[in-house]
Amino acid sequence: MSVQERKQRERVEREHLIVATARELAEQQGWDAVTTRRLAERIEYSQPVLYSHFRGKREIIGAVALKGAAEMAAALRAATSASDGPRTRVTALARTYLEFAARNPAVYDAMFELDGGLAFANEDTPEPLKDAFAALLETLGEVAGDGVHPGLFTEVFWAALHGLATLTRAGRLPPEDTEPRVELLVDRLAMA
Amino acid sequence: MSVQERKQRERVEREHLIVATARELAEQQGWDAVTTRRLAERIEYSQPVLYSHFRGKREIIGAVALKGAAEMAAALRAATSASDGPRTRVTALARTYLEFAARNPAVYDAMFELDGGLAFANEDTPEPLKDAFAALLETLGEVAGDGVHPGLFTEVFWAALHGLATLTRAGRLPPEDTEPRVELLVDRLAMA
DNA sequence: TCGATTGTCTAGCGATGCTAGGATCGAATC
DNA sequence: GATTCGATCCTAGCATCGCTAGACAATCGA
Repeated sequence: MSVQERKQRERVEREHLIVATARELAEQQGWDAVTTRRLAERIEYSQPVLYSHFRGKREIIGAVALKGAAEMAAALRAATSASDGPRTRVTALARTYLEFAARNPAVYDAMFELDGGLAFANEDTPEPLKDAFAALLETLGEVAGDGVHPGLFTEVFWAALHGLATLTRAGRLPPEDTEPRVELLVDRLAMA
Repeated sequence: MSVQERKQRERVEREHLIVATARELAEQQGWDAVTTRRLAERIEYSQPVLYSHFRGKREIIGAVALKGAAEMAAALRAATSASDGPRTRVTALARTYLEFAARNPAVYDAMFELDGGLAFANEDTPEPLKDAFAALLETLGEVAGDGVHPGLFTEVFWAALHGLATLTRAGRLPPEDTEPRVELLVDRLAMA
């Protein structure tokens, strides 16, 4: 059995290598540069090996997205748990979210801009994605205000953050004014 | 001169045909289906003709985006000018924006999701884009609130709308609750 | 009427995602 | 220890993509 276990382990390691390499390449040169050939070359295997792990490029993007979602959830929780008071937590959450998007643009793209073949907003949604939303909900639910459904409030706040993140990164919004935008958003939306 | 004028006119017409056909094809089957071959076939010319009008596919996307921006600006102004009172105008603006995005997904993608090679947030920004932002500013500037820069407020409100539009269309947000989301957004952000 | 210019098309290049089919290597059996 | 057999991996290739060179034809000016 031990031989098979070793093989199994190596397969898992190689899969992680593929995902990590795809992410690295995407962050360095953009997702357009992540071709199956280049990716195969970097992991020092041939192209078809990729297809023994993933159905195709989409699934690789999806795997990067899931990893990113887990990291983002952790980052958000770390930031909020280090803050006192609902209002402070929300500000920390917003800043952390935008910083994550700015520092990991390729991962953020995999999560929200590209098609990673993932399900959303239904029961088939993978756990890391639901958990990332849960991380938002934990902090934002506190400041939804009376009579406002916490989930709905979280959706709206999240959408605003997402809009700021994408428009800024795409050059649609000048990046200098990020901080006052966050302050305005928190001031107006959060009831605390 | 008249012959040259006719030719010039025909060229302009063909250029419009290219842009309209690209848009139509994109709305019908998505931008992935808009290949230079298919597009050429639909306009009943060969591929290279496209390149005598545009540098490449990017510029075609950009042309669709500019047309879309002009239409959106017109739709927003039509909606707001039919409303009385700042608050009502903002609600109408938000609904119209989201409806435009939902009804013209390919055009919205061309404007904000895809790379159309357009400049943003600087002096090289094409007129239709600046005008679309101006249309937002006209209505939103009224409800920025005391001491808040109207441009900054517009950016934040716009980002929120953009986030709602993209997340909803990508299946990240269930579409049923769009209306309460808009109400919440306007309630909290607009000072009127 | 003839040469030049303009316009269009055919054909092809390199690169993409993905796959079929053969080679190779290791594990299990006699 | 030799041999079979199955899993694993790679070479080679397909269809399609955006884009372009060069041939060809139509039109214009002289």
